[in-house]
Amino acid sequence: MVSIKDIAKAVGASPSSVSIVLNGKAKQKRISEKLTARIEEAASEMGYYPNRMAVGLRTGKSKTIGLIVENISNNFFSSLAKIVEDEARKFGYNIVYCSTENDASRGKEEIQMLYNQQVDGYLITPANGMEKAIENLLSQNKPVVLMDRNIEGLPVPFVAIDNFSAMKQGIDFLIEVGHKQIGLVTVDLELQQMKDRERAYKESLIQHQLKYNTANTLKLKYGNTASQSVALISAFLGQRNKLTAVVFSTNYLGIYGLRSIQQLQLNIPNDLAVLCFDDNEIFELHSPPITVIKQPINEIAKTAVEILIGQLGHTKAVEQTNILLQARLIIRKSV
Amino acid sequence: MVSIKDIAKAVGASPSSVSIVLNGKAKQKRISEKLTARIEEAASEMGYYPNRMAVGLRTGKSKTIGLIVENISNNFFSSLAKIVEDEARKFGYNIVYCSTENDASRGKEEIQMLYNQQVDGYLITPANGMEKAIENLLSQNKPVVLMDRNIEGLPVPFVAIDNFSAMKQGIDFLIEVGHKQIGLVTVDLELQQMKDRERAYKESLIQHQLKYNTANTLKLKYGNTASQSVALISAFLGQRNKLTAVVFSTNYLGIYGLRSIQQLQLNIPNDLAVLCFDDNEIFELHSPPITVIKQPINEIAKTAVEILIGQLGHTKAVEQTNILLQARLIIRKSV
DNA sequence: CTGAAAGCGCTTACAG
DNA sequence: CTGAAAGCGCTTACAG
Repeated sequence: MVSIKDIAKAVGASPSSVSIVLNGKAKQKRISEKLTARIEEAASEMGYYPNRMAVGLRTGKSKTIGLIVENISNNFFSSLAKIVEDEARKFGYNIVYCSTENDASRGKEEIQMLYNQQVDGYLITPANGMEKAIENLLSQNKPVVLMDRNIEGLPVPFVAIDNFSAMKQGIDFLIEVGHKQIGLVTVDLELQQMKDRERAYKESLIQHQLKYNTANTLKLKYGNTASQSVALISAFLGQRNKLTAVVFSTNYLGIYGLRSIQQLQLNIPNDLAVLCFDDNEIFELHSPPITVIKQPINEIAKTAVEILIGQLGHTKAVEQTNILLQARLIIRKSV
Repeated sequence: MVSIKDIAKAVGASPSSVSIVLNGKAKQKRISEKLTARIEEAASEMGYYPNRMAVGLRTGKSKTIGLIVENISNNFFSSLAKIVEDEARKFGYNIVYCSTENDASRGKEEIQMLYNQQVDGYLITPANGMEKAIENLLSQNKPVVLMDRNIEGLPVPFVAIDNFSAMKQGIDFLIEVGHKQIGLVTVDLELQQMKDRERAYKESLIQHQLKYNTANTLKLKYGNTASQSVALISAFLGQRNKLTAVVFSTNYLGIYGLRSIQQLQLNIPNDLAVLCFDDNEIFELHSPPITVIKQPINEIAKTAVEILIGQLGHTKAVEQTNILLQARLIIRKSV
C-alpha cells in the first residue's frame, strides 16, 4: 500500500505538503502550483488511496454510517437499506448494517460495536429497550436519526409515516364499502406505531357507530414461528366466520394471513375482504391482488439519510426534524 | 471515551501492561495476578472499549467484512445478508454491504472503498468485469470468498450450487410429467450460472428426444424495467400458445412472469405449467403455489462465512474450497 | 510558500 | 515481573 510518505519521497516534498494537496487545501495553504501538480500526478500514478483507519484515528471520522434495523432480510428493511446505501454513497459513506430482531440487548450490543468502530452516524429503527443506549449516543454528540419508530421524549430526529391516519384511512375505506365486522390481526410488540395502528382501527369503528369488540382482534406473539402464526390466524379466521373483512397490521402478518386464508379455502373478497399495512410484491401479484396501505419507503430512506448527512456537516441541517410522511391507500381487488 | 492511558493512570501502571492484560495476554507475558485484577476491574468500571480505528491502524485488522452483492433489496441477497451477519457476529465481525447492480465499474469502486476502509475479508457475488479487481485483492493477500457466481480461472474459494444439475432436474421433471413444448425465460447476463441453466435446459430436451427450438427461449435484457419485462414476457407467452410449460431462470423473472400470466388470464397449470429457479415467499403463497428449484441460502451463506473466517485465521482452513451445494426441486401445484 | 513535530489510541519488540 | 519507546498513516497547528 502506498502511503503519503512514499509520495513525499517520490516528489521530494514533505508528507505534510502531500497531505495538504491531497485534501484539496493547496490553494488555501498556498502550496505552489508546481508542487501541487507534481504531487497530484505522483499520487494518481502510484495509485494512492488514503488509509481510512489512519484518517479515522486522526480525525475521528470513519466515513461509515451504522444502520440498525429489525431484520435485514425483511423486504421493508432491505428496500430501505438499498436506498440508504445509494444516498450515502453520493457522499462517500459506507454502511454497516445490524439486525436487532427486536431484541434490545442485541441492539445495545450492536450500538456498542458500531460505537467502537467509530461510525460517524446512526440510522436506527429502535427496538423497545434501546432508549438508554440511544440516549448515550446523543449525549456523546453522535448524530442519530430514527426511522420507522420513534422514542417519545428523546431529542432526536425521526422520520416515519403517520401510522394513525394511514390506518384510519384504510379502515374508513372498509367501512365505507360496507363492512361492519372487521377483524384485526396484529403483533404484541409494544411499539408506538403498532399502538397507533390499533388505535386507528378502534377509533374508526367507534366513529362510524360500529361495535368495537376485542374478540375481533388477534394479537400474535412476536416470537411465534411462521407456522405457529399461520395456525393461530387460521383458528381466528375459522372460528369467527362472521367477520367480513380482516386487516393485517404488518407486511409479514399479511403474508401469514394469506397462507391461512388459502388453507381455509376462503375466497377473497367474497368470503373475506383483506387489507394489509405495508406493501409487498406478493400482494401485488396475488390473485386477487391485495389492497394495501403503502409506506413511501424511498422517501423515508432518503429523508433520513439527508438529515443524518446534514448533521454530519455536509449539507445544511434540515430544519424540521420530526418528519411524518403520508402513507397511501392502494386499492386493488381484495376488498 | 476512555483510553488505555486513562486506565493506566487510574491503576498506576503503564499503558503497555494495560494493553497486555486487556488482550488476555497477562499470563503469557507474566503480569502479576494482582495487577491483572486491578486493571481488569478498572477497565470494566470505567467502561473501557478499545478504539477500533486505533487497533486497526496498528494491527491492520478492522474486524469488518465487506459484502458485495448484486442488490441488497433483492430477497435472495438480503436473506444471504442476514445469515452472513449472524455468522460473522459470532466471531465479532461487522458487515459493510454494497450493491453492484451488476455494474462492474460500480463494483470496482466498491472494492476500492472497502479496501481503503481496510476490511479484513470480502464476500462477493461478482458482476462480469470485476475479475481484475478481485485478482488485485488476491495478489494483496486479502481473503476473498465468491458466492453464487464463480470466476473461472481465479484461485479463489467459491460456494454456490450446481446450477446445471439443478436446472436439469427441473426440466427432467417437466418432461417426465408429459410436457413437450417447454419455454425458457432468462436474462442476457453473461454469467456462468445463467449459461449453465440454459445449457441444462437444452441438454435435457435433447436427451429426451425433444426438439430444441431457439424460438422457445426468451432472453430479456438485464436493464429492462419491470413493466418492460412483463410486457415482453406477455408477448412471448401470448404468441406461442403451443407452449405447455415455461421455466423462469431467476426469482425476479418468475415474479414478472406470474404478472404476465395473470394479465393474459392463463390458468396455471391447465393452460401453462410454471417452474421457477430460486424460491420466494411469493411462489409459496401464489394460487396455485409454484413449483421451484430452491437454493439452500442458509448453507451457502454459512459455508462462505466459515471459509472466510477460516482464512482470517480464526478456525482451521476448510480443505475443499470450491463448494457446490445441491439445490432442491420443490414440487408444488404449478406443474 | 514549505517542512518538522506532535499526536490520534493502540500494540509489540526491547530493555531492565 | 513491568515500563519506556517506537511506530501504524494520517492531519494540523506551528515555525520559519
